[in-house]
Amino acid sequence: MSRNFKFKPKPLKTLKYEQPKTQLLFELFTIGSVIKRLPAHLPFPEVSKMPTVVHWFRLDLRLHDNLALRNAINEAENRKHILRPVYFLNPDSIHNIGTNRLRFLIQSLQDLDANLRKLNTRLYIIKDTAINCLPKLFQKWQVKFLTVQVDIDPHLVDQDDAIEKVAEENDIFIVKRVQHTVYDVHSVLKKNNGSVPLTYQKFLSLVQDMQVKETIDINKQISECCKAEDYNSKEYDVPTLEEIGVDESTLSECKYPGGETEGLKRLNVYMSRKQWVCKFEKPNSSPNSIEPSTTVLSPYLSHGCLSSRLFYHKLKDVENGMLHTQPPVSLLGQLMWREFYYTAGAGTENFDRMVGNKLCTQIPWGENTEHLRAWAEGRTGYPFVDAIMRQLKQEGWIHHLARHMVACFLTRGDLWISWEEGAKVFENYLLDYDWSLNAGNWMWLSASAIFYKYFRVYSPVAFGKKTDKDGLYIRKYVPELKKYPSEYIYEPWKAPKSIQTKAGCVVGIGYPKRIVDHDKIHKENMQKMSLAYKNNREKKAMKRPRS
DNA sequence: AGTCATGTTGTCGCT
DNA sequence: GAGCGACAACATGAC
Repeated sequence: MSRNFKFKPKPLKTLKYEQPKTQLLFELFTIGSVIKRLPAHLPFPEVSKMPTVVHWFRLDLRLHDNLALRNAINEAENRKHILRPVYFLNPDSIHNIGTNRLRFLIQSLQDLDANLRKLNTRLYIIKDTAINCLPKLFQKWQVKFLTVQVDIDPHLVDQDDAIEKVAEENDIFIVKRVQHTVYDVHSVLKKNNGSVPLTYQKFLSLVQDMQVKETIDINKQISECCKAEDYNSKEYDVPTLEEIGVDESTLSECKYPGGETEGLKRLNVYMSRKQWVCKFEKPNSSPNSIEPSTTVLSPYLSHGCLSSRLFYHKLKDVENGMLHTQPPVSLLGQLMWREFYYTAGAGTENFDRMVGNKLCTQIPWGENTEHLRAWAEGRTGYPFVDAIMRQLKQEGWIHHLARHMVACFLTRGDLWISWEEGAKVFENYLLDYDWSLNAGNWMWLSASAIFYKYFRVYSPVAFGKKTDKDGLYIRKYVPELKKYPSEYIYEPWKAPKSIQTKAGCVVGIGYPKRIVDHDKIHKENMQKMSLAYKNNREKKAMKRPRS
């Protein structure tokens, strides 16, 4: 697969395109847009009466701060063309999206459709993949203009390349907008001479003096003449969960409903707590509180229900004139971590794999299907690890430090299983799954890249006790242990048989025995890490002999 | 050029 | 009981 891993600025072509003299002209030529002039091609049968402008929604499920969408609206308005905002959802190709995330997605699409209808347009859901269907729609709808957000997930990038090719053959203008991150990651890479900043501090220094664009709003009613004749067709309605093959009765209570409306509401709730925002320090927040100790804005940011730039500006407003914490620990610092990983992901080939990934230390991970399953299903015999994995599976969100705990346990700490396996499980379960953050954080936790102090191993017994001495969190998510005395809640195997019986759960019967002995195995693993690092160093030295 | 301090988020044992 | 160094590190930038 060919991928844009080194910074290669796409040329901004000059066009001979009779633009109406509007704001659009200005918008089209601002930094971050990529516009293609494409050769003419033939018309086709069954075409719509009027030409169409399409906005292709992907990870930008919102109206606010969506410049690509506004470009589409303006173009349709100025030329009196049909406007069709579309989303491609193929029920057959959603296998790596877990049911919780699918629910979040469907809710987000419902909300998006509702918000679009307030503007006198709607969302067209196409129950197919973009690759299969967009070329046909180009002709069926007489598409002349296509707007889309720039995404960096290689799956989407590959899709883009293919679509752009087809568009080329159909004389369609494409406008791509950078609006998923605060900064244009390619500008950051360029500023760093084309290479990836490998430390957070380095990243911060690069973006320090970069301007962050103001956000925009879309709130004008769209003209009646931009409505398609199939405006009321049920064919394009947002499907129900049942229709895409999800049995809703298997899902737990919905703690984090999807959608722009929820995302904005959540943002405003937290931004109104000014003292809390200004005092926020991530490492001091608790991984095992019963209610989240952080904002849980991440699923809204990952789906684009919430604009990262809006979050940025709101945070700046709150911090303005107040004494506040600083990156990396501050709330703004959290947003910058996201930017950091996006930059690394965009600038690194094979970022989501170990082999062929320049940043990633090559480590000879083992295979153990049984252990991997036990970990994923929350039955390792370590109550804290199991509680976290069960919360993840049920609710689709766990605290960042809880992710540290279980990721360390799966990889360098205990099970010695590849971080790629863990990343796949997280991709399935997390509401806030994000391609670059997921791969980046897994490499961090497995001490494969960016973070190197592999001897800092999280103890499945000690770590949780710091913030939850009595194991209330464990009692909630591993209810079979809820009657255990606090003394044994983190290590039930140490409880005398009589106490186990009295608590109604004998280890090995009602709750699994430990699948590994942490005290022993983490020391063995550290030796393996040491060796892997040593081999890595030697390989590097071989590649770059002293001149 | 080489040295040195520094960096989101560990644990244990000793003072 | 808090604070500190040891324990199996590496990239960066200041000097």
